[in-house]
Amino acid sequence: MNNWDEIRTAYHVARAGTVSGAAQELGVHHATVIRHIDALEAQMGTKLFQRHARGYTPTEAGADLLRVAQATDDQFAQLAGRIKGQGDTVTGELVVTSLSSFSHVLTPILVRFQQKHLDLSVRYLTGARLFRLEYGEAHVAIRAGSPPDQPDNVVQKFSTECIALYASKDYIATNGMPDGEDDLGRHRFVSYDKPQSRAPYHQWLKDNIPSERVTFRVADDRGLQQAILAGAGLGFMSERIAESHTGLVRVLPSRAEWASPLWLVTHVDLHRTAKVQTFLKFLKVEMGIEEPS
Amino acid sequence: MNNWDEIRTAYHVARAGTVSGAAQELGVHHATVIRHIDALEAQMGTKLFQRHARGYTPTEAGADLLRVAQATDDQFAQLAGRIKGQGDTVTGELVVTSLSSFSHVLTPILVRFQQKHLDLSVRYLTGARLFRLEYGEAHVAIRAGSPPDQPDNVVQKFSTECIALYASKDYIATNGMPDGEDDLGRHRFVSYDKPQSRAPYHQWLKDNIPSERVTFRVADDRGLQQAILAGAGLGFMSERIAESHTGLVRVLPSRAEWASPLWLVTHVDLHRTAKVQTFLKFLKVEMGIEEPS
DNA sequence: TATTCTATTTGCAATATTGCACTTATCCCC
DNA sequence: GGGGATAAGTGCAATATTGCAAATAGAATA
Repeated sequence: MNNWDEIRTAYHVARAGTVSGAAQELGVHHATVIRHIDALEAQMGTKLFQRHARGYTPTEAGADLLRVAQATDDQFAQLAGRIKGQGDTVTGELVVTSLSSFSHVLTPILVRFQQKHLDLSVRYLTGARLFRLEYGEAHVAIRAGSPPDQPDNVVQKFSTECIALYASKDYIATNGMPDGEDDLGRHRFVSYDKPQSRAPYHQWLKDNIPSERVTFRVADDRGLQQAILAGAGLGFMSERIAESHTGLVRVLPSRAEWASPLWLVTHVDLHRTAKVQTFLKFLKVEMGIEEPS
Repeated sequence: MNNWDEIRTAYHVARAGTVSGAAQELGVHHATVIRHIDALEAQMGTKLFQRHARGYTPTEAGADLLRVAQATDDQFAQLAGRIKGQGDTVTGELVVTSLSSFSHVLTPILVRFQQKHLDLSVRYLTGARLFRLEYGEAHVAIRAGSPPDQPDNVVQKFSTECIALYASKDYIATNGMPDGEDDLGRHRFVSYDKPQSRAPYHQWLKDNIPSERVTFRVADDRGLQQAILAGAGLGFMSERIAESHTGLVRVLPSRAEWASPLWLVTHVDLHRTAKVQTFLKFLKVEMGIEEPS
């Protein structure tokens, strides 16, 4: 049974009782209605209506169709209501993805957002692989580094993470506080294992610190933090993250050349929805970028 | 939400995941599919799919549509199955109408037919007004008199009721048996009140019996029977009906000129269905017109 | 019984839909 | 990193659908 529009036409005929009435309801010509019915009956091999001068009377098959199509019409009307309203409300699921290193900042914000919009359920994806907005895997992504230039992505500058050089209090107690940048050469460093890291501070490290001084290498951001906290050496860390840990000492203050810009990325198809817009606004206010409206 | 075909298209896209796949399923060009989706999304004001090079991924709205349309597809498939099968089975309702005077013959036949087809329920309409096949009021009608010439009716000769002149035994005991047709003038007669009756025997009565001899007039067929049985006078009755009553005496045997032809009438839209055909066959066999196949 | 009215039906022109060919973009595999 | 493959968009022509108007037919009303 293909051609649902013909079923819809037949439904209106069964309801109105006349071809003309159905045509008026549907906003099409009478002739169109007749042709739809004829086509449908030919396809079914059964008469759906008995024709007479006063209109069309449904046969049993027609009455059956009427019931089914009635239900379908209701379903579609409800669907349309849901879908049309959906773009204007903050309900359903909000999927956000970011680097896992950013979770300690984002998680409390997401929790507050969820508490403000109780009909919403939040999914926060932080994983090894990049969750792709193009595949509908997330509504909003927070990306670091160079601005993403995916064609269907709406990219906004979010904030710039201030990166500084830290060490644990234990490490400083043992090895002493470096006396300026020139004194760094005698210290141990913690860095990423993967050489292709594009983080600007990582680049700076490669350029300014001999590789033999990097005595502890980690796979990811989380490992880096733990290594620094455990006193493995000096390492770069976001000031925002470092503030939330007590056992850390800032060895060198943040520099612009180390800073990693953060980008707020949404898919163009979802960017205009109230859910995404509301969340973006909330996020910016929480981060102190925008004023609450 | 008009245009159900576009919903169907969107449904196939959501299922297939790609426009091309959906186009193949639907047997149309992928350009058509894209246009349907675009039109639907424009109408909804919301994106139903996120477009990317590997295909279309449903948004929440699209997923919602998928669920509803899936159910709709199932419903329509079932409907099609029912309707297509409906023409080939003897199920549902069989509506038969006839003159009430014929009910004593038809009722037992209908009962046997129902017992033979247990999925069938029978409605037997006998009323003052004519039930019209054109309005779908009945599947089969048994009509008397001149052949009906409604354009959409399929008319078959059914049988000819043999009409004879009867009186009750009581009446004969009181008034004596008429000695041939010439002796009828001294007897009382029972007939219809309405002068426009077209029954041939009624016409014969008007032509051959003085109206003052018609001393009992009735409104309908049933009244006629009861009046004859009660001894009101001589009256015409179907031999088939008279045989089922004991207290009757045949005064004159049936004549061709009195006979009233019976017609089996069906609406052209229903005539070919198995239900109607099966019943017609059964009816003819029961009446001894046709041999059982 | 005649008449008017409403509703279906059908041929033909206008229109919207569809299909085709080509372009563009992304992914997979080498 | 490069080439082949797959899938989505887009202008233009073919086609099917639709609308229009006139014809037809049955029903209600007087």
